[in-house]
Amino acid sequence: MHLPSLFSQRFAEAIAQCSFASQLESPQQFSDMIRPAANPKFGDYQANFAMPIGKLVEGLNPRQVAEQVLQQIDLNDRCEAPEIAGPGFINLKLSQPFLEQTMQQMISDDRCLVQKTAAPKKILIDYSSPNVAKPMHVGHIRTTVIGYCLAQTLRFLGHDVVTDNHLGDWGTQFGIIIYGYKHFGDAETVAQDPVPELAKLYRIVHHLMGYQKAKASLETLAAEIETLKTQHQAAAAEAEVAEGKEAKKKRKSAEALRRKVQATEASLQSAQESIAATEADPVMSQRAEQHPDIGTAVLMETSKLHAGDAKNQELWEEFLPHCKDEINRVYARLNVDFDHTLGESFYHPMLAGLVDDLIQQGLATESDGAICVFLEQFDSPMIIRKRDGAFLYATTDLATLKYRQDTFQPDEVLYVVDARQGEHFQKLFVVADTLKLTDAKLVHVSFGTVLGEDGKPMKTRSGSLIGLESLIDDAVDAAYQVVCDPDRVANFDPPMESTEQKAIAEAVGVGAIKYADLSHDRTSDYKFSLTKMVQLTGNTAAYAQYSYARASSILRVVGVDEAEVQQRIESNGLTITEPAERALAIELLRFEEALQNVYQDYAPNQLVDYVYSTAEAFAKFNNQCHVKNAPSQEIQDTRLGLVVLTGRVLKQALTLLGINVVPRM
RNA sequence: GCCCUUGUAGCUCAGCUGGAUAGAGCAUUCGACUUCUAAUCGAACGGUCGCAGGUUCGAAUCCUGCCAAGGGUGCCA
Repeated sequence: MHLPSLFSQRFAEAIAQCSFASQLESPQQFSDMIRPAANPKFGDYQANFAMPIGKLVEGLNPRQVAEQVLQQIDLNDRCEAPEIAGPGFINLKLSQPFLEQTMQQMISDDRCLVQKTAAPKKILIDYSSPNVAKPMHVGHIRTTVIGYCLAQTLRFLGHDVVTDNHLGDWGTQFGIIIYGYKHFGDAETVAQDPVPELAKLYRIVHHLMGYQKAKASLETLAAEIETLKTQHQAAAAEAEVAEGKEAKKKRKSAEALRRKVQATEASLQSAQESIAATEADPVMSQRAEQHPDIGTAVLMETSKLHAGDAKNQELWEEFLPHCKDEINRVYARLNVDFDHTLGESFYHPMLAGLVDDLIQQGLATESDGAICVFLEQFDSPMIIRKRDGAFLYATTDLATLKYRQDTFQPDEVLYVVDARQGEHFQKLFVVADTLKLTDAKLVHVSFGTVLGEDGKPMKTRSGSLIGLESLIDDAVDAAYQVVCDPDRVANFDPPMESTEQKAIAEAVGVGAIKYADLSHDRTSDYKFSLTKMVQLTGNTAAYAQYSYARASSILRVVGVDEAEVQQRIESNGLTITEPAERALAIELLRFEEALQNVYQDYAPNQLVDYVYSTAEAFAKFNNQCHVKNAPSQEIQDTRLGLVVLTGRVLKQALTLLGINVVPRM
């Protein structure tokens, strides 16, 4: 049930009856201006259209507009008499009978009164898309968690959702593993325990590449620092003598140069540290000596694979399933899945043909040896084939879009990808449009960076990205410490076994990471704080999960089950008496509103906000309305009904967020 | 240089696309437990919404210009 649109329809009809109706170009724009009340004292919803109409229509002030509309409308079946307030707000308060009847309907509906859309769309969602064969890291959280939540939510709203994990299964990382296998690997060990062994080989080669790169960069970095320092001194001197606005500008560019010097010095230092670390390790140091050209050698292995080299192809086919096992383990832990997993390798055979087509159509041209698509709107072209003949991710993305159009005919394609790739997607969408690759609405559902507590992108002390699995382990450990505090656990009857405790810690720990991520507006960066997110007070996963557990617990204590409560409400209805009951009931009716808001902006934080305010309304209800010792059977049944519905709504909402609930905690 | 994003309470963040007195959580202070789980509830404290203009009945939200932080910017993804 979407209450605002319920009112919008009536207001649209009423506005059409008014004397000024013919002067409104798009009346729906006005009738849609229904919002939840800014303040409970104004009622439950407010209509804000009278002010803009009053401005538009000659000879009528907003209050007169509101009066005219109210004369044409009948809302008696839904709310109390509407009131005009302030400059022309129309305040609406849901009526008690309407609330009671609707709650009665709600308990018989397993979708919590969330209607399936009458116009389902085919929506393809591309999310997660990690590079396999590399450990997943903190950077994969957002796309995975946001993408899964959107998929679940849109599907629940009745849309035809197809999810696809566009794996990076064809890139340099396989060159790395193949090189590692050929030089440091052992067939038997790999066969026995492939996943950790391949990860180890990846780390060794990656490390050596880093070392060689660092060594090669020493001289250029030192030279660069000198140049920058000279430039900085010159700029500073110029700033010294310049005047007025010019001086400010010069100072600014001098400051920029100074920072650049600092940054370059920092990279030099980290290069030196990485070299020192390698050379301190006798095994690594020896390997480094024996593989001086490892960087180009790895690229060779990669291009041999792409060119169809039999041995490398065979190794790729052998390794890929193990790499998939590895990421699937993480997905299982995160409770995330996909309909399709069509990686880059799947599209590889289509790339050459695609590029040739574009050249023939005159859309792509050669420039500096590379094949480019030049676009009016952008300074730099989209490069689809490198000088050396290799293809790029832009090429794959075009091929992927074409395939998706041919295979799924989507109405919308959502790319849940990092904001830094914004320009790439802008270009991709323009090219797709000029090529008429698809008529789907293409959306880059972009998101910000996960920062450490220092406000900088999250890294370990050695500068590498933090592994996703260890992050989950830490969260679960932290959750265990708080949730399974012996003093608390001792109070449960029947006693809580260690398996149950571990299950709770897992749900709360994983939930904490997801909830913290989804609670932020996706476009902004956020600071990742494990201590805060596992905390059990305030706006956290645990608070929401705890609310659900409380709801279950009340039913247990009163000694009824859901079916029993549902049956009582179906035959006797409800009788709402307390303000806290009313507030909770209205909150429960807003579920669909929250879900529509998620879809409108692809914004999961709208659902998190809803979960929190529902849990909050439930906590107040718990505080003020005792169920077991309710003053009468009628009131107890009503409260039991609210408890059942709260449990269902919270469970459903958390499920859509990808968060599990537990019956007690 | 050009382009994009961000700037809201001591800290972490919302703010439903222009509406009423800008809201939460954390932190601090005070109050409520013979409890259907106090992992809770109530109250207080806390703001030049980066700055300056503009648009109008009305701006944190829209437009312009500054300031600050971050990111992107032809052969990585």
